[in-house]
Parts: sequence; C-alpha cells; structure tokens
Amino acid sequence: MRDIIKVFKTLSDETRLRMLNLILERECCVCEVMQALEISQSKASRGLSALYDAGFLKMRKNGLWSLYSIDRESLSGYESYMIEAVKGALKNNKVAELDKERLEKAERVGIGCASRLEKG
Amino acid sequence: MRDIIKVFKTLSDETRLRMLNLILERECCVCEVMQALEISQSKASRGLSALYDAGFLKMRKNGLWSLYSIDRESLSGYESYMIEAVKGALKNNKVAELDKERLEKAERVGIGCASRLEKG
DNA sequence: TGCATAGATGCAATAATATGCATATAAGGA
DNA sequence: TCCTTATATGCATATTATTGCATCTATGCA
Repeated sequence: MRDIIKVFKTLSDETRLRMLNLILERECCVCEVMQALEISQSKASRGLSALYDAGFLKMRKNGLWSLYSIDRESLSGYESYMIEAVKGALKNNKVAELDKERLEKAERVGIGCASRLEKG
Repeated sequence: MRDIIKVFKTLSDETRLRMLNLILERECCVCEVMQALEISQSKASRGLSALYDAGFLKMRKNGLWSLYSIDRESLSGYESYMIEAVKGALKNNKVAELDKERLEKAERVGIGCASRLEKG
C-alpha cells in the first residue's frame, strides 16, 4: 500500500506533473527542467528526485550533470498507465505546451547538458 | 490539469484507499465504513465525500442514510484504471482484508443501512 | 591544488491537509 | 411539534508538504 500511496502523492503536484510530462519528450538535466518550467534550481532538483524515488525516472551522471529520463524498463504496469494518464491530461494544456517550447530554447549550460549531448 | 491532480491527491491517503477498496465490494453507508475501517464518524464522512468530489463515488439517500457506491457510469477512462490499480495494490493486503471481514460483521444500525437493504 | 560549476540538501518559514470535538442539519417516527 | 438518529460540517489543532535561501558536495579543468 505504501508504494501506491507514494506514487499518488508524487503525482499530486502540478510541478511534478509538468516535469514528468516534459521528460516524456526526452532526457533532461536539472538545468533544462528549471529553465523550461521557470522554477528555481532547488525546486527542480527536489521534484526530479521525488519522481525518481517514486520509480518513474532513472538518472545517469555525466560529469557535473544529472540526466533524468523515464525509467521504461522498471515501471510497473500501473505506473506505466499513470504516465499515460498524465500525458493524456496534459495534452493541449497551455502551460505544458509552453514548458516544451521553453525546453527547445533552453540554454545549453555546458557540454554535459542533455540537449547538447543529443545534438552531438 | 486540476482534475487529475485532485484525483491523485484524493488517492494519496491510506484511509481513502481503504474506503474505495471496501466499496468495490458493495454499496456502503457511512456507518458501515466507519465500523469496517475502525475510524471516527467524521473521518468516514469526510473521506467518502472526498472520493465523491473526485468523481469515484456516487451517492444516494435513503431516509437518514447516505449510501455510497462506485460511480461506474461516470468514471473517465483513467479513473477506472486508477480503481483497478488500487484494487491490485490492496489485493492480499492484511489491513484491507480485515476491513472486509469487519464489513461483514458491521452492525446494522438501521433499516436504511446498505447491508440491511441488500439482505431484504 | 585551487577554482568554477551543476546539482543536492539542511534548515526555517509557510502553506496545505487531516482530524477530533462539538454542533448543525435533515429525515423518520411518536 | 418534539425526540432520536445518521450524516455533514465549522472550528481549532496537529501533522505533513512545499519552498527559498544558503551551503555543501562532487566533478572537471587550469
């Protein structure tokens, strides 16, 4: 029971939902999430680690950067579904769309940053 | 976005999960829920109305009794799935099983009480 | 070895939730 | 009309969550 409560608690916060939705686009580092969502560094870091603790995200380190992405392999069946539900709920949502637009334009703070890696 | 946050918030509480799980068995009145879960009357009433507000339950009045049941017809797709997830998560859970045992034995407080109606 | 940088975290303030107790409401029956 | 009973709710308090700020840690590079 604890696990499912943790999952629901983690998802019952707008910022964390927006983060999850954003990372469905692609792997992100903390600095990109904070820029895309226009939130503080500590808020971004804490939100991501909550999603990580609840089992939604995996993380890899690359130099100074922490790169978070959906943990597709380890998601339980119902967690996968929750993600779909979130995706559906944020489809065509203005806030979520702006988040994604800002992600495109996020400053590439350093070479280890997710988007920079992606573009070679 | 608000709706899904409300759904997640509502489900991120042990008492309310146990209530939902209990009502999956059958329609219940407030007094049965309080006996089955061994909680106070105000806690039972508030928990049920939260589940109602989030769209999981429907309610009908019968005399003095408020009878709550799963609102199968009006559930959105993802809400139905959440219910399945809760059901799965509480399967074989000791606490949840005790809740159901106590529901069987719940005192029939009056003729309008759900279980009494059911048994004719 | 020392500096710069990305991210994590302790602490304190604030906000949001949950809960008990007392009381209100509404319906049935005397 | 008054009394009883099941449920709902206002209020005060307790509990938990969120967040900013400052600071710490770990890594890379000069």
